[in-house]
Amino acid sequence: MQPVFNQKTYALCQYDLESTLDSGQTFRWHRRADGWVGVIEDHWIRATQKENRITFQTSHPSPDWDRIETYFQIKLDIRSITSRFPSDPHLKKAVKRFPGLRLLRQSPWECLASFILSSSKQIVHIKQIVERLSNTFGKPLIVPEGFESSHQFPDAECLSQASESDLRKLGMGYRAAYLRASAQRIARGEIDLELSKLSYCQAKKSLQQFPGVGPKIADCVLLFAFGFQEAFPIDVWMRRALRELYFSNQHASIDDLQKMAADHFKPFCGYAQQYLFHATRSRKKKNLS
DNA sequence: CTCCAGGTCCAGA
DNA sequence: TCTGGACATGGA
Repeated sequence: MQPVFNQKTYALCQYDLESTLDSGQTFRWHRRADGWVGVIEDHWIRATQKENRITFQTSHPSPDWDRIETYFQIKLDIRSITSRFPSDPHLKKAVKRFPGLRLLRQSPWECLASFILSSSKQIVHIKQIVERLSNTFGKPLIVPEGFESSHQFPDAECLSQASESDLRKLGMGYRAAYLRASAQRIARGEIDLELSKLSYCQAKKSLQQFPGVGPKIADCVLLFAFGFQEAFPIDVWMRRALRELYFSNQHASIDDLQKMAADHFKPFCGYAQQYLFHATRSRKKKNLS
């Protein structure tokens, strides 16, 4: 039986699908044919962009278009944010280069679990591990003919029952214990992910209760799943970039960087971080090739 | 072979 | 409070 196939097209100003899906905030999208294929909760999705028109296709029998619009932040006018960035040559350059870069609004558990797996790993590896994890433990999704099979990201209940050695077989190394323990904390109801009504500080404290979650991963989840604009994740790339661009390569602790960013980039630190991160990483990629 | 990757945790000063 | 090393794995 041929799966039902639904689609919607949006005309959007300044939306760069490629940069958005390939800027290290999500690990579930893959370049396929002339577009991108990925999963949002229980929806298999293909997204294609032609100039300012983006089309989403899904094999889900009754698609939740609201969820899809929220995930992609369709209704956000990005200029309302970039126009309020500080006057800053580095940030301006990044915005000019990637004017349609967006932040997504991902599912909290998938985002948390993925970033627990991200520590000290390259993005390409994280993608591989997340894919293996989904294929091994997630529910299979309906996929149109001609596309490879696809699975939902496994929920916390499911992963809490996986053994550490089964998780390690997927190549996640020492992160297996963190993932399993974090899944158990949720499955037992010890920590929950209803953070949207908390303040940034409260939400961050709550997230850092999960094993394997420190300030950086907490900020990633706060930004990529909840949209807290106070969040400014500082990884090795951002640390180098901030020291070089704003501290003339002088010694500065993570805390110094964090304080500078909070003050300098407010009120949209989160978005500023994403532009700087993507621009820095793209520059490096270009130099390598 | 060596180095490094969207870090966190723990021990020792 | 601050810093160094351990922790796994795979690609460059």
